Amino acid sequence: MVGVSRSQPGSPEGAGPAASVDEALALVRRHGGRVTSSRRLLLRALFDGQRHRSAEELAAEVQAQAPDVHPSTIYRNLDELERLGVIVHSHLGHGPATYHLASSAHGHLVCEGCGTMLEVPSDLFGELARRADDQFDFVVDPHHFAVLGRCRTCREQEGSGTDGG
Amino acid sequence: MVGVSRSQPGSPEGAGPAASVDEALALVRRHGGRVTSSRRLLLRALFDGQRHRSAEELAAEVQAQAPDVHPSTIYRNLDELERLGVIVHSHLGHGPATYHLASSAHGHLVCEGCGTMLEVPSDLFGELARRADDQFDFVVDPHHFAVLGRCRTCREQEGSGTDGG
DNA sequence: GTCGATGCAAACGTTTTGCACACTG
DNA sequence: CAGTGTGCAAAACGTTTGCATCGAC
Repeated sequence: MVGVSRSQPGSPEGAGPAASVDEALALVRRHGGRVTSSRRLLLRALFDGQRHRSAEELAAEVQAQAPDVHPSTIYRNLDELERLGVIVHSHLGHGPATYHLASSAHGHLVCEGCGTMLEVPSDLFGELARRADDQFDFVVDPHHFAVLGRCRTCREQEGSGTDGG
Repeated sequence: MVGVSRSQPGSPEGAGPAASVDEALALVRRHGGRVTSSRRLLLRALFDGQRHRSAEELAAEVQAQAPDVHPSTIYRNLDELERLGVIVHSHLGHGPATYHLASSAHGHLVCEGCGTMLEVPSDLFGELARRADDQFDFVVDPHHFAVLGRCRTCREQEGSGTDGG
């Protein structure tokens, strides 16, 4: 058991990012899924303000419109949406996974001090990706994890004297 | 609440990596801690086979010698050892955190397909680190997270026909 | 003797699962 | 009607915490 895979980068499903709620819903239908209100509501939440949100936050947004929707339904739908390539999730340090549209894929820099998260262009990982591929036959997926470190503010607050080596 | 910090890279504690169990123990004592058998056993496990191990695995190793040692003790000791700079932990995708000696710090490439983990020189992150610092005032800690992606074997098994686009 | 560490059990937060019922198509 | 999705409750998983006791120095 590895438990590390959930979605395939490269979308062998043939699905891919959807540009709207309806497009995503059509994709779901295409794959034998059904259009339910939970699903539509979740997609609306996802398309509506493309910030990262945890399953819990998304659940709250959905529940604002339909209080009966259970968190487990959110997780199940999130999972399927990811399988279809509509969304991706990333791990931002210690907290819960966050989800966002696949079309707005980007890298993440998370400060270990204050938790601030910076969205950065995948571009930033270009050199790393090249070298990982080159030296290790490993194709980096820059959207699925956060790069941890220290923002300037936190560094200044702490390291007044500790010059790294 | 951010919940992302646990250890400070750069060790403002003045502590740092220890070269042996005894050295680490001395460090613990220096900081007002006491030398207990759980602690010694845990350190032995850590120094003995420097692979990454989860708290649970380390607990199992310690318990092989002292069955009474409780997992919570492992977590507490792991935490303190990390605070002292003796060990570091990293998040390898979805699984539990893994711990290893600070002296053997390196980066991690984890395959989303098969879970294989590659230990890579921190060197690999040089360019990323430089650019993150340069463009975002962000100092990368290359040891605290895993870079997720796809190893060659998994790519070949899947992508036979799916040419990205 | 003092203060820190430990065992235990229980709680925590996030996510998954089994099941019967409701709904979509 | 067939089959998928849902709510619910409970469990799984990794980790943390309160507390009384035990142990190191």
